[in-house]
Amino acid sequence: MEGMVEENGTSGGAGGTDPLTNSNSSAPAPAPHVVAATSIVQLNLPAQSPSAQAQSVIQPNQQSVIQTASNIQSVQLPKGNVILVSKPSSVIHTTQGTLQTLQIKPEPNTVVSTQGQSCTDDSCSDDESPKRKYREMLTRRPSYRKILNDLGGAEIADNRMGSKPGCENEVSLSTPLSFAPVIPAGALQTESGLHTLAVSGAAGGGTIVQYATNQDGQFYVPGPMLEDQTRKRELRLLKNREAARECRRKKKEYIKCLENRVAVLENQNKALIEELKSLKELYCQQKTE
DNA sequence: ATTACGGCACGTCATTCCGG
DNA sequence: CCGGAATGACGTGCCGTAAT
Repeated sequence: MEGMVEENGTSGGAGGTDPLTNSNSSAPAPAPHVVAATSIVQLNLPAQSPSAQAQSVIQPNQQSVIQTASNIQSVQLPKGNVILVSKPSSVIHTTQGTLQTLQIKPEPNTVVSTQGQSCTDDSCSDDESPKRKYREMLTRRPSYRKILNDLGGAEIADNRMGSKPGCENEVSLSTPLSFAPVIPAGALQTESGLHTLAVSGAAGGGTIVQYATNQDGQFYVPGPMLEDQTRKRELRLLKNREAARECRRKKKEYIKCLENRVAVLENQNKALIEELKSLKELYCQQKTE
């Protein structure tokens, strides 16, 4: 088990203003007062726990996930610790005890604040990257689905870009009808004189494109095939377009939930601090008596 | 009025995930 | 293993706002 997570349903009234809107003037700032099911994410950390890397996502209606990097041991926090994560400038802090070194990556502007320790993305991630490396890092942030389904999180640190087997013969075409002036390496010639070319990518896996060459060696696509391929491509694009829309909608919803939860937890934190203060005062009073 | 800038939504591509 | 769905990244256009 890597990164055990426990959720407490502790909604308790909520209310207050969305703290995120303070730092981001363009935030929509919807009334954040209704937060149906809020939770505190608790990590249970063994006393001798070493430093830990964690990716944390708080799911609105589902079990929240803290994912650890593959080569890092699972972490558990003492009961009572609260993990808060907000979107634009994520925060992790504890209400008691000391949260040991915790790294959040690769989200920008992430801050980890424990009592007495803090760490920004500058200090926590080694950004020695040209653009390419940066992109590779960003590219494989775990998807929402992955976050939900994969509590292990072992692949997070994997660098899988460019290691896909069998890519050498694949040719990317911006449209199925534009061909390279030479027969690509992956093209096979069939008995009928048609070349079959596996085209990678294009929103949803490979496509088989068939074409022929005339006596001059020029490429052409036989009429019915061309229509069929065009139709298939258009259908694929249409579906992907709709999928992208839906995906963005889900993402926005998800982010809103995170923001709401942050607001609630910050209020809760404030209340706890107040409570602590008054208890201290009470203690001091009794001590002087 | 014009320009610069930031935010947002969109379409597309590349890649990964997942069910059959 | 394969095909389709999901999603991250990128480029683009539009719109509102502030500065000139």
